[in-house]
Amino acid sequence: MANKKLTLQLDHHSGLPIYTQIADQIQSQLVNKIIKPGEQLPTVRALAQELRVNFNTVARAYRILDQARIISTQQGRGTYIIEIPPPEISKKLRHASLSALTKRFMTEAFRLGFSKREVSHMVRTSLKLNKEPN
Amino acid sequence: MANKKLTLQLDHHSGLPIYTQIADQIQSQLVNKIIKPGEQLPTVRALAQELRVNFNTVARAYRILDQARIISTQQGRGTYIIEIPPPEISKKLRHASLSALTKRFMTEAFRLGFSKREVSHMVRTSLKLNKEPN
DNA sequence: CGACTATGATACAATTAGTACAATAAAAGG
DNA sequence: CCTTTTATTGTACTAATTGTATCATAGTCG
Repeated sequence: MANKKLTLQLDHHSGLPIYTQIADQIQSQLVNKIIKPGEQLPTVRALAQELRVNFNTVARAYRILDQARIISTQQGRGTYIIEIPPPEISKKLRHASLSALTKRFMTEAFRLGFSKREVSHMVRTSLKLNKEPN
Repeated sequence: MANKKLTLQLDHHSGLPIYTQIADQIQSQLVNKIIKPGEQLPTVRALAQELRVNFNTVARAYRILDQARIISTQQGRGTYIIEIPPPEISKKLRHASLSALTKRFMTEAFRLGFSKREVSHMVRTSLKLNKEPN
């Protein structure tokens, strides 16, 4: 039942803690509508086994999302995406999602040896060339 | 696994600080492909014990390599050789690689419905908060 | 001496893992 | 049906392993 597989990609030497990566990616998949409100997430143990990490690490990620009111963890029952994300949560979630995406981008850029200047310059250039609305 | 022993040769009377010798030799072993990107280095304590030095000395060597973007040290997790192929890629390739990375980032951001303004603002904020050198 | 540097000792913080427990649901027995 | 038992699920607490920060010590060189 409804255990969409939630394919997460962990990078064990990316500098970001595993629990952060899990939380970020679940959040991102929600914003991306890959998972939807009301859906049940895998149990801490199931996801942990799939990702080959300790289930407490998954639990920690879930706790973060729970505190952010994105999911609801219920002892003995499971973990579910919050049904109706309140508007202020949505706003927060939106912001957090962009923040996480940006952080990943920068971590990767720095990992490739680029400097802040270079990143900043490239972003400006790229934004200028882009045809998106402001 | 993969705790290749990292046989380093220290000379306590060479005039060169221990931490310099450690850092230099690790770097040299990387250049000589004795150790490879992605690999985990011994923990500061393990290497310290092997070399009969204080683990702070190893930590200092690691910090130097970390700042030089050769390794990535992660509190609570360990120390890893940076993944990148850090050879002197040509300027053009370098530029292209950052460009591609940036484009992917923006495509994703726009797909999630963020505006140029939002992206720009988040990038600035994120750059400001980041501890990277310029 | 006095300042500087390398190294060591100690306490701390972050991440992950281990173990026992509590809440809920499902199954079994009557 | 109702109660009891069992399985499943998240929680709490603790321990182990890692790097970090701070200060002390010892040597070196002016």
